[in-house]
Amino acid sequence: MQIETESLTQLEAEVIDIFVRGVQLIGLPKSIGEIYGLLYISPVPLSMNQIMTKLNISLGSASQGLKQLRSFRAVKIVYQAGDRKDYFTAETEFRKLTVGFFREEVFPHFESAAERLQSIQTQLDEFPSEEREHYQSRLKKLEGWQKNSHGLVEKIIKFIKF
Amino acid sequence: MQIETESLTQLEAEVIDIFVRGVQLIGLPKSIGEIYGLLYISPVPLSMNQIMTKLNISLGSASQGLKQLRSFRAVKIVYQAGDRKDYFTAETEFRKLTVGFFREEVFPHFESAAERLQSIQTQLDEFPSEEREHYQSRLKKLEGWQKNSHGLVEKIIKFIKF
DNA sequence: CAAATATTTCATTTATTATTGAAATATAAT
DNA sequence: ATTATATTTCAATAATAAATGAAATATTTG
Repeated sequence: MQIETESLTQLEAEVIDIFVRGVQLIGLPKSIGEIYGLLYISPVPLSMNQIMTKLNISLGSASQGLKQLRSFRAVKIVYQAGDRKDYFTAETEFRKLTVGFFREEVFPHFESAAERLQSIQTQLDEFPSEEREHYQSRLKKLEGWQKNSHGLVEKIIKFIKF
Repeated sequence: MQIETESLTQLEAEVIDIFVRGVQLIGLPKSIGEIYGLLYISPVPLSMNQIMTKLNISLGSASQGLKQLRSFRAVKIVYQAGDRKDYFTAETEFRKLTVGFFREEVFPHFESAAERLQSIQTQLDEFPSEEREHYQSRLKKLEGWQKNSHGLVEKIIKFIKF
């Protein structure tokens, strides 16, 4: 039986708190921030079991949280020789993190919007000309927005990459 | 008694749906998207009562939603001569919207983070040198992130402004 | 200044989202 | 192949956030 630090040090707790606030700002669950924060500050890779124990979260949360974090490459698995457990470590490169997040969480939402707008435009014929002109101009503007934000996100990614 | 369109046209419903998805992406409640979407597509300013009726939402939602939307200048009040009700209209300039949003919803969160990091650093003395070095380097990196993202948001705002 | 109307606030309810934990699945050791 | 261990999945529960609506407040009109 191994002697382990089972609860968080003050330092760990405070760092984790920063990440929890951070992920909540971008709309991700607290547990994601906890797991990432713990791995971020940890000098060594941690197993899922250690993560559960230290953070006092359930198996399911740990597993799902790690899965999501891996999905945008915020954590990596490190294979530890002579141990069948997976060990996890945080990706600490800011640019890799943010790029992964944009690719997985933000971009997909842009895809459909353009088509949807197109399809709405077909309904315009039904309106008398004055109304139609108003609607047309608003929809055009909206199309512009959609293109702008898509372009902006691409620029951001380029900027982050360097 | 005035005859009013009480339910949404298909066009309105579809435009609103786009905005609902949009605001949900940035973590705002659905009702915010509904109200904004309705005002965005409406050719004329609408009263709170009209908004409630058309969207079938409560007084409280309408009032609070409009309040929040005004807080980042996404809607404006238009005074209608000879009518004591307030009438609302959407700010359709993309740049004004996004700048308002960043200023009200994003920036405030950056403020505290730096101080918090500072205060954490004071705890480092307690650790033996090897550990301390690791923690120190991670905290430094985190400080870098914080500055980077702050800078990035400022760049984004500049870009949007033109 | 009273009555009528409009708006805000906020405690309660409702809806949504995150977390749990037990069962199913996968993987590794004997 | 059997047992032991690790991980994933997912239905149920708990926690959180949003929406409601009645009461309080503010504003306008006669």
